[in-house]
Amino acid sequence: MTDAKADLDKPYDPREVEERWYAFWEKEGVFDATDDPTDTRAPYVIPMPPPNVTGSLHMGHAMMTTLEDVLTRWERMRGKNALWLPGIDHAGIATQTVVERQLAREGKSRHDLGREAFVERVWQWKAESGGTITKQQRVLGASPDWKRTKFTMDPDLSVAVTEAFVRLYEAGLIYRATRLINWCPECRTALSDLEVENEEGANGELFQFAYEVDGSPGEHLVVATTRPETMLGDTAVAVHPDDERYKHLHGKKLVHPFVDRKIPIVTDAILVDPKFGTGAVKVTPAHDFNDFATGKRHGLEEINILNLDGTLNEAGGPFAGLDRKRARTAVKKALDEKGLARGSKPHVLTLPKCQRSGGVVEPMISTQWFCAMKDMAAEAMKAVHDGRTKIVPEEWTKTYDHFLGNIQEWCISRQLWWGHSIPAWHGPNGEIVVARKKPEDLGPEWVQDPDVLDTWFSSGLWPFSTLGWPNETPALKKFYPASDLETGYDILFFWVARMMMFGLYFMKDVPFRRVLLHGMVVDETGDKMSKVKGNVIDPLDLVYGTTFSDMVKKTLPGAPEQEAMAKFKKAYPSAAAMGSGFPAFGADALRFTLSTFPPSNKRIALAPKRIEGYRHFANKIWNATRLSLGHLDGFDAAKLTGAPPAAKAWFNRWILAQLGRSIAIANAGLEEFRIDEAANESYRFFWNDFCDWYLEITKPVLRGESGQEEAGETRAVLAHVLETSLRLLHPLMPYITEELWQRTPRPASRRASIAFGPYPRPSDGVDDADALRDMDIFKAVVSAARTIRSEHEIEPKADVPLSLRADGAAARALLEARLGTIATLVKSRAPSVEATGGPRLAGTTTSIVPTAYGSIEVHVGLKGLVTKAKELVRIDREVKRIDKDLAAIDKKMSSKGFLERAPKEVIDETNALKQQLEAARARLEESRALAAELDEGDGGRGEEGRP
RNA sequence: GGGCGGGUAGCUCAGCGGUAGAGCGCUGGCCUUACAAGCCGGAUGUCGCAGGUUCAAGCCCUGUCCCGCCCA
Repeated sequence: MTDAKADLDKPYDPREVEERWYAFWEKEGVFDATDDPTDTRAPYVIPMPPPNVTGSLHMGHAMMTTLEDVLTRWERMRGKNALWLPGIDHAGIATQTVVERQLAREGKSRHDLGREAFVERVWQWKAESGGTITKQQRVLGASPDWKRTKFTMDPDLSVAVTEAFVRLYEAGLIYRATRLINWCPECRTALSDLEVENEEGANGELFQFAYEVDGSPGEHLVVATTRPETMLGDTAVAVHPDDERYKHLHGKKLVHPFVDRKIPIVTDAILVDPKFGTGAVKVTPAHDFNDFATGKRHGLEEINILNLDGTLNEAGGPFAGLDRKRARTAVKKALDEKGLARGSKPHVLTLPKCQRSGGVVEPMISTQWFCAMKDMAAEAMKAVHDGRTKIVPEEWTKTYDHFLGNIQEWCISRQLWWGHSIPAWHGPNGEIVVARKKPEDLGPEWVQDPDVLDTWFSSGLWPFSTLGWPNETPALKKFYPASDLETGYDILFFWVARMMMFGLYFMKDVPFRRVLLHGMVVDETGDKMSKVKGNVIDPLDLVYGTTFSDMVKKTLPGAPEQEAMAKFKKAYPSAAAMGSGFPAFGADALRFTLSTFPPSNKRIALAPKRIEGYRHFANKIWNATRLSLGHLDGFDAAKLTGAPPAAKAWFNRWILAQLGRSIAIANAGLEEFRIDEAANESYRFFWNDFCDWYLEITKPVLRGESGQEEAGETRAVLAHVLETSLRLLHPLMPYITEELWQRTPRPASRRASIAFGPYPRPSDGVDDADALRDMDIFKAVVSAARTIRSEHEIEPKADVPLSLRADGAAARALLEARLGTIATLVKSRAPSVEATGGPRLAGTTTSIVPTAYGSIEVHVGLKGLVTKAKELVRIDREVKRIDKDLAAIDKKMSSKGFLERAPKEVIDETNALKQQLEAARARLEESRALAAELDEGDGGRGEEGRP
């Protein structure tokens, strides 16, 4: 350790430091978990939510990566066999779309290539540009066991998917059925309920038209609809059975104006709200969920009018071939021409949209594969209720229950080419065989089902398929169930619930002990980040820095820069004040920032200014370490054992006590997924306790001003506290702590990287409540004196007379012991400690510090340093403040019942406080008189000015 | 329509039964050889509104108004 300080640049540069350590960690095997059955360490497992193969890192990923890495590093340092299992999701629709778009640029479609070649092409794309996220996660310092990275389309995972499908089929839980499903005409595939997003508040119109009553020309029944084109599939009109207006029509039929069909009038009390519209409802069983149910009740015909691409099919009669939008216009026009249109009015409706393409989803009758969920859902609910899995924060349990309690059958087939094939073969006569592979006795006329499975089907198997299931591997034995599953609350249904169901079904045990849910990262004003809003921030731009000009080109490509800039700055007011761009905040600062929000916040508003603050913190750590290492130059690390060094000096006792307390708080926070509490306490400890007080107090000590013995003790304590602090911060800020720790004296037992730990335990400090209490008193006295200095605008370099007075001998002894330090921090050449009650000389101002030992009076001689007017202003302000507090106390004490019913300690506290305040007030009043003499003998600040 | 959050200092957020906190911003003073990305001070809140429970209420209960999200 030869002059380590000289190696450290004065300002901290995250770019320079952060690029240095990742390869080191990988080389040292820091991230590796072992499935060796003889390893006795307790495992800690988090399956990483696999990001989409098409994705690139966004703030949500950064959040997830940070929180999971903090937990993993912490548990690893605590000595667990930590496995953070990384992976990538094949993301069926998204990936297929990406590659199709690529083909389109070459003027081709996937059909030109054919299925096999297309899938080949997707694999090729994946090899070239898939999974960029994993590289970006490395930048953030993520420490998963990369060697175990899984891709949901890997052959072994495909085996798991097939196995799961076959077992569920054999159990009768997967079946094929013809149902009304959600169809996305743009993606040309079926969707599950969850993949449909209902967009509320869309502006549409309610269009009315008339059907002519069969057999009575000129008589009409008027219906209303927001989707006029669906009338081509109408097979009934329903009215409320009790609606007097239509009673005469019961049992009659209507004439369809465009196709050769008679439509029955049915009565239905469930579908029809007589007060809405005309009270007559057109029924289109093949294209509306409510109508479908109505059709079943009345045995109505289901007529599909749509092709898979959303154009009208031959059932659309004269409108066949038109797309939905054109058909709508055309139908309205045609109705108008026939004199059947009855006008329209604006109407706010909810539009079902495809989560992926954003296209309007059409309910359509279709034959698909379904998975029965009810029983599995009940099991999954039970597992949370009986505590086998704990959801954190607990409030989400209700949402989880509500979803599982109302769960619908899951449509699992998708009409895509990219995904897991369905292990079913269709025979020439409509027979179906489901098997792990095509049975040999099936001839070539048997063809495999062309559909693939919903991506979430494979994701649902993730906690065990990644460990080798269905094989009984050592990894599966060791790492299932996982400890924690950490993710954004937005995929509680999509993913978490499904893993719970599948885990319980296939593994007969919950997939994880805890579900940890974090909120959504939004912009500084609370809006969701989105391309249209131009408020997306790329986490790497925060890490590496960027100009706003460059950044805005990415967020709103194609838009005029000014406009994009305006949007961006509106979304991030604190960035707008930062000039022309972000500096490189570094991964550590970004991680720390994300760690300081309670994960339970539903919305996590990212303020760039806050990240800047934590970059400053990194700089603080850097410089405090520089200073410390300077003090420790030549220090013999062999003196360090890891245990807190014996300490006699009050400041050493205090910092060790405070260290222990802070460590306890940090661990408690990490324990219960309150990473913010761990982060805030570590920050507070390092900056406010260690830097602001300890390092300042020990400067003269380490210069040897109080003897070699105390200097030696202090160096040992400093070394211990520094090394421990770095370990305390490591899970949150892995890079800077590694960089500095490598230069810090440390016990011989430590391993090659700080990442191996151990994580600090409270016993790395010392349980010493007296030391903490006494420090509070010391700080209060110093602050009181400093405040007087500052308020009177005393020259910073000027020396002031200082007298500390206390009643008790204990208080005086405490002050005596610290007098040298007080002298330095307050800048008082020869302070004194005295009993209270002595005469107070002219030109003195006083502050009263209430303490556990009784009040301590802090007298600062001001004669010649300050004016009478200023002192009187100060006294007035103080008195006012005290009077306010006294009034509150009086009110409390005079309120009926307080003395009888409040606990004794509360009453005692209140009494003591009241006495102290009254004493302080009396002192201030005295000072008023003394202040009268302040202006006399101007300039002279000799002995006569001292108290 | 049902459910879940949130409304605390100018801003972003802690606190959830005993005299209102942090960071940033604001402000006064310091380039004190670790750090000006810093140091020492200071100001700032009828804790959304209205009731209630309690000796005592941002904190518990009821109602109410806004904002957000989820489900139907």
